[in-house]
Amino acid sequence: MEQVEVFKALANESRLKILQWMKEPDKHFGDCPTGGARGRKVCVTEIQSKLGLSQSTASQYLAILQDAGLVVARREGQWTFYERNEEALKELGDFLKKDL
Amino acid sequence: MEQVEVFKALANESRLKILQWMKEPDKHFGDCPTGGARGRKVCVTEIQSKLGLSQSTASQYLAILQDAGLVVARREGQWTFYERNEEALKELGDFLKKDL
DNA sequence: TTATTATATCGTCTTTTTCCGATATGTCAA
DNA sequence: TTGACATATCGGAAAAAGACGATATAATAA
Repeated sequence: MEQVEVFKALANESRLKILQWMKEPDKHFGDCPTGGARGRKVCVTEIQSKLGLSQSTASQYLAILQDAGLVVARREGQWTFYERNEEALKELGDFLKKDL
Repeated sequence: MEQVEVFKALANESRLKILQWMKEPDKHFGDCPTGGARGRKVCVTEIQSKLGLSQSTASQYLAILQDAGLVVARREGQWTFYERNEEALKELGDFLKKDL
């Protein structure tokens, strides 16, 4: 992924918030819709609800974050859970330090 | 400066290049137009020429980087020299590591 | 099978960004 | 003071991003 695409994904208040919320899902979201332990995964509806934007926009924003490599998606039954890709975030930090 | 504004400034290929060139001006630009030692400063015309975009666009991009706090400007005779604000770049790295 | 819930995608409209040429301002040299 | 550079700003056209509702697809539950 080109670094500029990563920055484009981050150049939006809502998408920054999503990434920050995903850092500590228990702190920002209620019970996991599956009932089980949440881990760090969050589903689209949870994000949509907290964002206060439409379902389609939430879904698109998550797709943008995914295309940038910043999150990964995993289908689990009727839900798609997203979680942060810590590796990509670390790489961004490295790019910042070394190349920028 | 809000972090999202910094990311917006970085969400552009040309502006990323400018910051990267400014890291080592001697490597990317010719002699300093003042004749003296360059340090890390670069003037608008040098950037415009290397970017291959219009003078107005180069000037605007530098203003955007400046508004984001990523570079500082210093007038020197008929030239405006820009250079990186390493402190701001360090702060961005800190934000990335701590808050994102 | 049908209904319900979750998510993705499509088409559209609005807003922002990109990038330009023209022009204004600032500085120096003749 | 006029001319030549260097830079900044203005106004606009084109492209991209933001955001929505409608609809399509997927999975589950009745």
